[in-house]
Amino acid sequence: MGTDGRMVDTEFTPRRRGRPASTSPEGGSEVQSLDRAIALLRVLAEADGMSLSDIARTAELPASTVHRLLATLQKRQLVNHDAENGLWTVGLGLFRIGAAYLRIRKLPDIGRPVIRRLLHETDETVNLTMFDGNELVVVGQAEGHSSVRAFFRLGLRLPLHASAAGKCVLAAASPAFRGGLLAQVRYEAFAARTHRTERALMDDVTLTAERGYAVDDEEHTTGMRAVAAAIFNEWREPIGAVSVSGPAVRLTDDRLERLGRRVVAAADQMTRLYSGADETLPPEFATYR
Amino acid sequence: MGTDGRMVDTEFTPRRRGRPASTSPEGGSEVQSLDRAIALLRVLAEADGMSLSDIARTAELPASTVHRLLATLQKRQLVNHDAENGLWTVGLGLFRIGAAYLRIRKLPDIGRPVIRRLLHETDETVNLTMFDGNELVVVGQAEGHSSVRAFFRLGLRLPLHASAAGKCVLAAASPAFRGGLLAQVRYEAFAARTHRTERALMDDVTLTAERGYAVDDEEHTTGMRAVAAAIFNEWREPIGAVSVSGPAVRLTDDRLERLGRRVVAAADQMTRLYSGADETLPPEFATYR
DNA sequence: AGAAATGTTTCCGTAACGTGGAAAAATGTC
DNA sequence: GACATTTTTCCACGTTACGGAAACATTTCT
Repeated sequence: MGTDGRMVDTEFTPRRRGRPASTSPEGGSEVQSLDRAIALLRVLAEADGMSLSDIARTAELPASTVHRLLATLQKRQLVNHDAENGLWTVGLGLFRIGAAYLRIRKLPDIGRPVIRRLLHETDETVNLTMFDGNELVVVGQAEGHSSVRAFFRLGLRLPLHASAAGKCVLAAASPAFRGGLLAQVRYEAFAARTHRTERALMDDVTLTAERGYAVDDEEHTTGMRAVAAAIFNEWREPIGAVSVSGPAVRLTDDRLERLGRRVVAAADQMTRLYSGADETLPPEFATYR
Repeated sequence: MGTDGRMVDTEFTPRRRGRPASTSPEGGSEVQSLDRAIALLRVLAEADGMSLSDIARTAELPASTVHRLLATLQKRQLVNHDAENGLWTVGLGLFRIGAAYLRIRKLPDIGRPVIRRLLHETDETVNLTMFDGNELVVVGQAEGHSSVRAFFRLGLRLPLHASAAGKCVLAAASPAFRGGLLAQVRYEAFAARTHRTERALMDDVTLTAERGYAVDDEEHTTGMRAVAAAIFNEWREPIGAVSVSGPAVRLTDDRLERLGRRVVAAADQMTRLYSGADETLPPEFATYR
C-alpha cells in the first residue's frame, strides 16, 4: 500500500507459473523402471550387504531385471558391488546426493513451525534466510495480511549490507570471516537510506552485535522496516537468520524493540533445534549433530 | 591346517557364487530412464530449488520427460515439489537412503588402508568388525597366507562372548550398556575353551579393559588365536573392532603381546579417522562430525 | 571325483512401457 | 486484452525395458 512496488528486484523472483498440478486424488504418471530401482535402493539401505538373489526375492522381481537395474545404479556409483563376494551395498554417490538434503532443506524443515508461530504472534511477514556464498537466500516464509504480499519470495537473494538478516549475520560472524565478507560487499544502493560505506555499515553492525538483533530501517526498500536475529550451527557459526518485516507505518520504534526480542528468541530456538537434540524429525538426523 | 574345519558356522557365510562379473572393459546393460533420473538428482543436489524448465534445460531433456521422472521421484519422496512456487528440491527420502551409506560403509572405507598396512606388518589375517544388534559383523578384511584362508568372511556375525572383537567391545562399553548386552548373551559353546558363564566372561573382560586389547585363546575356533582392540565414535562409544588372528602355533604368547600393542595403535588410528578431521574422503563427510 | 544345487550373468524375442511433440491450462508481462 | 512462459496432460509411435531361459561358476552333497 504505502510502498510503491518492485523497484528492487535484486534477482529473479520465481513464482508459480504454468498449469497447476491436478488436485490429484492420487497417482498419475509413473515410470516403472525408476520406481523399481527406488524400491531396490530402499531394500539395500536396510541391509548391510545383500546378494543379488536376496535382493530379487525381497523386492519380488526377476533376477535378470534386478541385475540390469543394479548395473545401471552401479555405473553411477549409487550402489557398490564388492567384486570378491558379490554383495551389493548402498554407494557413495547416493550419499553425496542425499547429503545435499541437509544443506538445502534441514533448516527450512526444522524452522517451519517456529516461523508459523512467529507469524501468528506478530501478524507480520516472517522470513527464514540461509547464508550462501556472500548473500542470504530466502528459504522459508510465512506471510501476514495479504495486503502487503511477500516482497521477499523464496529463492530471493538478500545483500549483506542492505538487509536486517545480512547485518545480523555479519555481526555474528568471527572477525576473520567478517573481514572476508566485507571485502566483497559492493554497496549497491537499494533505497535512499541504504548504507553506502563500510564505515557506516560497520557502525551499524557494532550496534547490532550489542543489541543482539539487527534493524533494517527502510534500507532495502523504502517504506519497509525489519528486524532479524542470527541462527547458528553446532560450532556457533552463523548459518542464516529469521526476520520479521512490515511497512514502517506499522513498525514503530517501540514495537520494533519488542519484535527484536521476540526474533532473538525464535532464532535461539532454531539454533537449538538445528544443532541439538530435538525430535519432530526422522531418526536419520540423529546420526549427525 | 591345524584346525579341523567349519564346525562353527554361526551364521550364513556368503561367498562368491555364480558366474563372475565380466571383466567388463566398460558399460553393459543400462536402463535409460533410470540413468536419466539419476542425472536429474545430480542436478537437483547442486541447486537449492529449481523450476522444471530449468532442470530440463540443464539436463538437456524434454520437459515432459523430466516431468514424468520427477513425478515418480516425488511419489517416493526422493524429491520435494513446493506446491506454492513450483520449485523442486532434493527430498528427505533421498537423505534417508543416503544416510545408510554412513552406517554401512564409512568405517570399512576409512579403515581399508589401515587394515592393509596391518596385514603387511604382521603377515596375519586382519579383520574389521562393526557392532550391530548384539553381535559383531565382519565388514572388512585382509587375508594373510593363502594357506589358512579366511575363517571370518565378510558378513559373518561374531558372538560377543566368543571372539576377541566382542570382548574388547564389551570392555569398552559403558557399564549400563554392557549390562544390557550381557543379558542377551546365550553362551553358546563354539569350542572347548569358550566361556560358559557370565562370571568367566566378565573376569576376562575386566582383564581386557586393563590390558587395552582382548585376546581370544582358541575360544571361537580350536587352534585359532586372535587379539582385538575397539574403535570408537566421536562420543567414545565403541562401534567396532580391529582384530588380528591366526593359528595358535604361530601366535605364541610373546608375539600375541606385541600384536596386541600394534592392534591398539591401529584401532586408535581408525578412531581418529572415523570421528575426526582427516581427508582421503570426499567433502560430504565434512558436513557431519 | 562326479553330480546336483545354488547363484550370477548374458542373450534375445516380445510387447509393454517410456518417449517426446503437441495441445491444454494457467499465470505473468507488455 | 493479447502475448509470452511455464507446467501439466495426452497420445501415437517404436524404442526400450522386460523376464524366461541358457550359459557360466562355485559350493555342497553323495
